[in-house]
Amino acid sequence: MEATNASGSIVLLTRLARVVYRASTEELLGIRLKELATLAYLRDHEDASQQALTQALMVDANSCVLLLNELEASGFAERRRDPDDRRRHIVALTPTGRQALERAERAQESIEDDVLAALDADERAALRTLLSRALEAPAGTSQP
Amino acid sequence: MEATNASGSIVLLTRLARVVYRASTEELLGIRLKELATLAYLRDHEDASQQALTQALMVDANSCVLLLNELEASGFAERRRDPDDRRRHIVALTPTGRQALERAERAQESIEDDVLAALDADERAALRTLLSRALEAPAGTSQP
DNA sequence: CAGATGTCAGCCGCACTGATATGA
DNA sequence: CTCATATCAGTGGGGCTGACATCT
Repeated sequence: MEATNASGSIVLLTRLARVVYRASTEELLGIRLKELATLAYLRDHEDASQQALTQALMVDANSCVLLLNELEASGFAERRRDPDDRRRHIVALTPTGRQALERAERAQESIEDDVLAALDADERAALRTLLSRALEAPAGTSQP
Repeated sequence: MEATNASGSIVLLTRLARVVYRASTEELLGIRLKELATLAYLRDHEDASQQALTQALMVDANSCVLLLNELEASGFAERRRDPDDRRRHIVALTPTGRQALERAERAQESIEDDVLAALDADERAALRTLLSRALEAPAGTSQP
């Protein structure tokens, strides 16, 4: 039952992402994983435009529109015109959305315990830090 | 350009996986990312059945069949009946497939340098180790 | 006018489900 | 007959592209 994973980080990351995706059902989270990622981003960036969302979450503009339509219909997020630039929409988390987010994040912790069962607390913290730092670099902005 | 990523590892992992997926084009790798993951697994487990593949790569049986059809058509992999259990197919990497894998992995390293630009060599090694260890645990086999 | 932002329509790869065939 | 393995057909959600509207 060994593995000798001679693969690169990219392949490993992809595989683990699939494990995570399968474990993160809407039934457990209350919302979809994409919605969770979106709401979490909105909490951390209250004044996000839709373009900022598409870049941060790595979804295309179309998917972002559909996603926000659902979130708005569920009452979890709101679109407001930016008074400084009326082309933009400022997307904001609603109180209801914050509740849904908090509920989903509790379920998420449980899923994380399961998926990362092989890692202890320190290792999970290290993993989280590495992932977070890797994401801070625009990653693709190498050649401007 | 800060972030204050208060999200959990699952969300971060998902986001980074999307970055990786977007960067890993067939144009750069020569093959698709899924094919790369499959060929890499076959190199490490020569006697893999299709069921083992579906579990390891986290794809459903149907997708696995389609994927192997393509790989076989490209001459990168072969299906052979298991003489001990003729229901099974033993999937094996061909020499041509090994070449394609090596080429893809060189491209993959370049992509990795780009995506993980914010991490130094030690941190990348640490990330790789953590991902590999997390994957070794069946992750879902908690309740047998 | 050009450029940016968001929206919509269409295509296509892909994951999931259910049914079928073969063999243990 | 049962169970396992692999395959195929049908369905649905998601990503990507191109066209369009609005605003700077």
